[in-house]
Amino acid sequence: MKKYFVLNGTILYLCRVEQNKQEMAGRPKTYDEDTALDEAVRVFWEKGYTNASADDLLKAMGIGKGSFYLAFRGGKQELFEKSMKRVVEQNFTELRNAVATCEDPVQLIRDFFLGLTGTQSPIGNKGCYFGNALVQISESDAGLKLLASQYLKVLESIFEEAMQRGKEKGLLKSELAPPVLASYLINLWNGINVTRRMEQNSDRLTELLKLNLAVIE
Amino acid sequence: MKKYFVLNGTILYLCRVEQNKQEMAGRPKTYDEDTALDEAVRVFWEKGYTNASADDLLKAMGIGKGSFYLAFRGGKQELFEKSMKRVVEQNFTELRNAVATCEDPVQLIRDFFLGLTGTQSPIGNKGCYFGNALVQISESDAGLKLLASQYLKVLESIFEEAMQRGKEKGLLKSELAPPVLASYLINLWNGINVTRRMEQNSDRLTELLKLNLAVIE
DNA sequence: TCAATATTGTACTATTTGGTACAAAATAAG
DNA sequence: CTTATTTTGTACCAAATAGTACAATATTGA
Repeated sequence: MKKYFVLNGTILYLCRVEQNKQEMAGRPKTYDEDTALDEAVRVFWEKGYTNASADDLLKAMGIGKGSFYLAFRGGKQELFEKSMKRVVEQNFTELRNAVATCEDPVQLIRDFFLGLTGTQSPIGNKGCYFGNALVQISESDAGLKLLASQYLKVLESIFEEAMQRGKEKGLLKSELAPPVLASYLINLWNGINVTRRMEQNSDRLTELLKLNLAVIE
Repeated sequence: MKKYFVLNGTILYLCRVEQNKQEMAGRPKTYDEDTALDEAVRVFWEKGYTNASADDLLKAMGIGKGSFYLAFRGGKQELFEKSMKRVVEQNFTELRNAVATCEDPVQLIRDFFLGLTGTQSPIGNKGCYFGNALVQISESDAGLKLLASQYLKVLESIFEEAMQRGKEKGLLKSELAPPVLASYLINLWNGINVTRRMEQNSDRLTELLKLNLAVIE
């Protein structure tokens, strides 16, 4: 089964198409691609795209150069491309399902934001994987930046869906249209992920979030 | 004459203390330090901290290694430190004076934000010098990141001053305290500088800004 | 067992990088 | 002119970096 978004005419697959791991001849891989990808994500997220060297990545992934350049001929760029896809799969899909099925999608979004300031937040001080990419990656990697912005727009579309459902259910006072609210929310997302790096005080961050979330009361 | 902010017990000088360029013995410099610094700012802003190599910087500054490491013993880090100071001097000081003296400081801030979306904006797509630094610089350069966040707080304090004056002059409907509004505005600043990299449509950006600026109506 | 195939590890290379050392050059003061 | 001082340009260096080549290895299927 395929799951995907169509966004601006581009198809963005969110869930891996199940590959029947057909038994094939040849030496078997010693590593699991998804597990290795998760490690790469961790390194990229912690160090940033540019600061993460091929060496850092290979060590974390636990594979050698031979395996790496076989699996990712495009090197670091291709790895990052796949790592972004992985982050979307692991983080957005779940959120999107929740938005589509929960009782109160507006409250879900509120909790999504308010959960950021807690110390146990999985995102921590690392910021948004895609927002970081937009700021860290050089202009010469325009393709990667474009992908990152497309994925951010996927998040925006999830916000929009939540607002749409919230409106249908009468859970939103705001007169503003869902796309406008979604644009407000993605900007809040982008902002808070930078602001939290300058403002350590989590009470003040929470205050700031509550003030912003007043628009979706 | 000195100009400085005191922020969290740290003194941040904004204007260079006039140095009586006393004639001293020795071969004279072939370059102007501030001009070279401006070129370094340009490179850092365009390429990002990590992507800017010493070579890129030296070429842009028009000086050789000998001169560079004499003037900036700390290498790239020290150069960036001084470049941040320069950006503050050139951008914040003027804004702060305007806030302190203009008729309508609230309108000034509105224009400050709305001016961002125009194609002729000096900032363009490069984002905020300090926000970029917070996202681009690795954890191992904690000192630089701290400085960047302090400078962002200077901007926040300018917003606060504007709100304070606006309130005194009866130009603000909002009941919110100036520090709260300032925190809202610095987060908007951080957000919009990322969002504009994913949202090219300047009309939508303007809409987004206007919606956000409603809080200081 | 053997052929075909896919993966791995290592050795190697070329380039970039950040930085040092130091002699030559240009100035002021005596 | 000489000395002290400061800046400059170049040559050099060691480490990091990205990437290639290829033989060895481990598997499937005939």
